[in-house]
This record gives sequence, C-alpha cells and structure tokens, in this order.
Amino acid sequence: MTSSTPLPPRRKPRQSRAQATCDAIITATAQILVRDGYDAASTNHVARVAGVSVGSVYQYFSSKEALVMAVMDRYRAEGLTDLEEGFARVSGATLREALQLLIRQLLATKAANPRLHQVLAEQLPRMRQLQQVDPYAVRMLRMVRTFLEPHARTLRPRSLDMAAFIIFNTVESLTHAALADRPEYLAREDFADELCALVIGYLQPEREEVKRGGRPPVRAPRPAPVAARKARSSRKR
Amino acid sequence: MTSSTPLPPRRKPRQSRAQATCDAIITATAQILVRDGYDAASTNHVARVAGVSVGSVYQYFSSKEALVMAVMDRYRAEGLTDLEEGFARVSGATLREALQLLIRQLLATKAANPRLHQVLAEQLPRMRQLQQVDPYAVRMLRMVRTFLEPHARTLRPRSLDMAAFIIFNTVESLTHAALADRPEYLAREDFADELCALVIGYLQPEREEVKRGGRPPVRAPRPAPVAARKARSSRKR
DNA sequence: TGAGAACGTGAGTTCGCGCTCACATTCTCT
DNA sequence: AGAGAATGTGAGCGCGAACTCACGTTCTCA
Repeated sequence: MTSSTPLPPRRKPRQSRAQATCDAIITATAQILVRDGYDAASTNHVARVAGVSVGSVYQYFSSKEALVMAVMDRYRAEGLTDLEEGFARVSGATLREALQLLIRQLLATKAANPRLHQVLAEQLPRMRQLQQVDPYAVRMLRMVRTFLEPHARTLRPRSLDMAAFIIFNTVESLTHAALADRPEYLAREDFADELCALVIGYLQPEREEVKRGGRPPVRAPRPAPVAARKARSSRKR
Repeated sequence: MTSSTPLPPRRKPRQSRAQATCDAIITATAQILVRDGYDAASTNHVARVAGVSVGSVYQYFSSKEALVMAVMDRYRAEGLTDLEEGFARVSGATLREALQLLIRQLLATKAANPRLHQVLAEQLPRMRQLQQVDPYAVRMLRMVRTFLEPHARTLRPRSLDMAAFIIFNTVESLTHAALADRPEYLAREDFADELCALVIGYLQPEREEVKRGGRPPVRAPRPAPVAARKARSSRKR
C-alpha cells in the first residue's frame, strides 16, 4: 500500500538526502520568485533550478501553491522568532522605546530582502484561499496583544484585539506600501519615526481638539524633552 | 491605414452598439471576478458571460490584464469622484469632523461591494507591472495632501507628502485587511472610530509620554541636527 | 547481503489558456 | 441604394503550464 494519498498530503522527507532535496527546492523557488516573479515560478522551472526532476518536486509538494506556501513558512518563521526576540529584548522599556525598536527591526527585516517580501505579500491572498486560517497571523496578533496588555490601563483603545489588529496591519501594510511605491522610505529614519508616531498617537488617550488656525495647544504637565523641531517658516513642497 | 496597431492600443468604440458591447464585457469581467476570482476570469469565459465572442473582446482590450485594468478604472473612477465630493462637502468642518465623514464614506464604499474591492486590491500589484505610474494613486495622494495643506501649521508631520502617503495607505490598507480578515469590522462604528483616532493621533503634535513610571528621556535615534543642547524655552516656532 | 522502503527520474499526457484571422453582419453617409 | 467603415463571429492554433507514472537508484536494517 504505497499508493499516493489523494491530493494535499505528500511524503515527508525521512532521510537527510531527501531533506536536502526539499531545501534545495524551497531555496530555488524563493530565488525564482525574487528574480523573476510569481508567474515565472513554474514547477518545471523550479525543478531545473533546484537541480532535481519535476517528479521529485511533486514527491514533497502537492502543487505549485504548496511550493510558495513553503517559502512563506520558511521566511515567516524567521520573522516570527526575530520578533519574539525583539519583544523579549524590550520587556523593560517604555512603550515608546519598545515601539521604536520593534518597528525599526521590522523595517530592517523587510529592507534586507525587499523583493522577496514584496512577492510574498502579493501572493498572500492567494494562499489564504487554501489555508482557511493563517497561524502566522494569529501568532503575530497574539504577540502584539500580549505586548499591549500590561499597558492596557493607560491606553485609549478599549478593545485590545482590535488594537492589535490595527497596529499590526498598519505597520505591515505601510511597510509593503513603501516597498512597492516608495522604496527609498525603508531606509529613512524619519519614516520609521512617522510609523512610531502613528502607533503611539493611536494608543494615547484622546485629548482636546486641534483648533483650526490656532496654535497647537500643548497641554502637558511637563514640556516635552523631545528636541524641538527646527522652526521653518516655509514648509517643504 | 486601417491595419491593426501592433499590440497595446485597440480600437475605440465609435458607435453606441460598440459602447454597449464594451460595457457588457467590463461588467461581465467584474461579475466573474466577484463570483469566481481572478483565475476564473479567462477571456473565453468573459466573452461567454458577456454574450459576445472572444474576437470582440480583443477588439477593445489588448489582453486579459487590460480587461482587469478596465474594471479597476471604472470602479476607481467612481471612488475618486465620490471622494472629491466628500472633500468638498467637509470643506468648512474641523479636521476631526472631516476625517470622520471621509473615513466613514470610504468604509461604506468598500462595504457596498466587498468582494470586488478585495479582488481588485489583490490584483493591484500585477497591474503595477504594466502601468509604471498609477494615476489614480497619484490623484488620491494629491487630494489628501491638498486637504492637509491648510492645516499644515498645526500638524506634527513635517513632510506633507509623507503624511499623505501614510494616511492614505493606512486607511486603504486597514480597510482591505478588514475586508479579508475581519469583514464584520467594516460595519462597526467603533472600527471607523479607531481609524479616525489613528489618523488624528498621527497628525497631532507630540506630547508627553503615556507612561508615568520612571521615564527615561526620549532619545530619538537621530537627534535634531542643529540643536546643541536641550532648549528649555521651546515654545517652538 | 539482500529485500524492501525511501528516494529520484524525465518523457510524456492532458488540458485550457491567450490570442488570431478570415469572414459575416450591421451601421453610416452620400 | 450601396460603398465602405465599423462591428461582430468562433473554430482553431500554438504553447506552455501542472502534473503522472513506470521505472531506475540509493539507503536501511535485520
């Protein structure tokens, strides 16, 4: 009874040789995705680049989608552990400091391999059709929520779940938008600063209206130690 | 010289019959996209649903991508004029009021035809490859920037271009994220409120730290270029 | 050492896609 | 009316994709 299983499940590598084949296939897929995009990643092409035969590809991956999914899993697993470490590293810091570090880390991760993250982000919806619930997203959201929890009393949002959803997707989406439209933003410090401001401003409790045309009412117990912005009479265009 | 042009350009409908055919094709494409997704929208299928022959499709659209692009153009043109009206309607309001209205309007638009907006958003990157610069995005960004301009003096962000980019993509992306992962959010008032809080919090000038405990001085990784010492009398500007 | 499991092969099958073209029909305009 | 432009038709071509299968090779382990 060595007949192949109906459809999705495939043989798992048991020998190290097989594991190597598997890795080579995933690596080749990633390479092609980066260099030539999704449409160029045909199974035959992947096999050729990986130095194996098509048959071998289908030993371990039930379809082309499974192939791309494997690439996603590999790199998202990295991102996940990185971020976990990041959370651990900032456990004692203030919210602001923590966010500054974490956001910068996330930006750096994507900037390190922009094309890959771009292609994967674009293919995410396609993957969602095959995988009803995305465990990666679930874990990410849970991490953010756990991070917010101790500060809950001092934060404005009442639903931490929604807050986690909003924060996570804001940072992730803006990174991808920059990746696609404004690649130069990724390396700019001020972009990271803006992301921080966005998240922090969201988390802070409400305050009075900003009056139109009036001076900004700084109503704080203590003047901000933040370096005052250089006053400019003319805004940049 | 009535020979067909090499590739991209196609005949434009001159008679009303042709215009009707064209409309039917676009409508059919949209229908299929909504019902069955991008992969099911083959040219033959589109033709069948539209009640015309494949040849007719290729009279007016040079490729399958052009077909999808036409669908995007149709619905984005609607969204654009809607938003333009929205901006006009809130010209006298405060920033907060204006944002509340505009964000709610945008959410309502997407909620009215969620599947379509979802599919189109997913195909946007593919379209970008064919259309170097997206005039829709450009106009949207310009509208947001123009909207921000009169308030510039009271806003925190120094670069209005970056601010427009961030605000537009934040709202757009979060809407799509909700569309895909939390469809129930789209109709919830509190979600719209959170989006408003996000944008307003971002635009407002900075203030004191949220944290009350031992607060280390906020050191932006990149200190202000000119400030030699902490200016205590920073009433700014 | 050898039997059977795991692994690897790649020519070949199937399929449906995007797209064309030679031709038919309908409209416009004098 | 009728010439010519505009519009519409759909069988079919070429192609390359995803995927299979009958068979060879290598490993494992009693």
